[in-house]
Amino acid sequence: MTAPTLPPHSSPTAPAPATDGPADASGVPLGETLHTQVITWFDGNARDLPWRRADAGAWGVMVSEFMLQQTPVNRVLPVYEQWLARWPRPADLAKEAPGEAVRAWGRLGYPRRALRLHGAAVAITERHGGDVPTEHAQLLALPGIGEYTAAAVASFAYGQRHAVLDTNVRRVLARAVTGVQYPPNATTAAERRLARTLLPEEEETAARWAAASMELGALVCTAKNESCHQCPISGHCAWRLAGKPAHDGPPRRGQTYAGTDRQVRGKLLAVLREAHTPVPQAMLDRVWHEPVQRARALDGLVADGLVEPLPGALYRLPLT
DNA sequence: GATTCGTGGTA
DNA sequence: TTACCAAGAAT
Repeated sequence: MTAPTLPPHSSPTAPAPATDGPADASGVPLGETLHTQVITWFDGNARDLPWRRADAGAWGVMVSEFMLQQTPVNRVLPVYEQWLARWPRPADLAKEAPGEAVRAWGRLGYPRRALRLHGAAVAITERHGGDVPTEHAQLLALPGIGEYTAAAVASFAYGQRHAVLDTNVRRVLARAVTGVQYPPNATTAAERRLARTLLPEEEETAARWAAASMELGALVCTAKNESCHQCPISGHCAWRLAGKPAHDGPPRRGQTYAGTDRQVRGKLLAVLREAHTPVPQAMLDRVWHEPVQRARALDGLVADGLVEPLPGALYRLPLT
């Protein structure tokens, strides 16, 4: 049997709608084939993650999405459980000091997310009666929620039809449809167009497709050491059919860490997370030898609202 | 659009 | 060991 091919990425025009696109050998529209195969695979291979359970609720989905921004699932799991147990509703978190959110964030990294999640909980309590809003635009207006997270919450929590373009889905589409190993560094208009084009018409199917294509990227179509032998769409993956050509163009920016302000900020905040009384500057001075960078990092934390300076050269996590 | 923002696991 | 990577957002 001949493997059906997806529309070439070099096509100057937008791909045809999913239900009206090219057909495979059996005459089934290709988009539907793709959806069916990936969703069927998902039915048998989806991980049992707590935020996917029926009782997670929109708040659980939202908390998980904040934590999963740039942080692996395995590291999120224990912290997620603690957060939901301690703050089962947005209003529970909203009445806490923001510093408590930062402390409970632990070592997930990018602690501004904790501050933004707290801010989002406050906004939800004040503006939405304590319920995570259902509209994409309302979600987008909350602190810490961007294009991806708004679509993810609306899709996963409320079953709506949105193009959910995270790094996993972008990689799956780059390979399966466009025929390249990696997507561009930043999300492009062409990627959004493609994702919208491939979105199933039916709302429930679209939401299922979003979760399934993301899971495929996370478990099978991984950045390195992809497992094409267990991929449900390997038979019509443009990248694989092209012989899996290596990524050309500029290497994707490595993120050096040692010696950066980020590392210093991390060390400073680690001290403050552990302390339950205001910390003297002298104690913070011990985390980094270079005074100029140390001061810059501390100032940055204060400017970001992650640290509250007190009279007498004392510092703590923010109470307000 | 390019940068900045943590942390830890893996090859 | 260095380099890359992990469900992005804000500026």
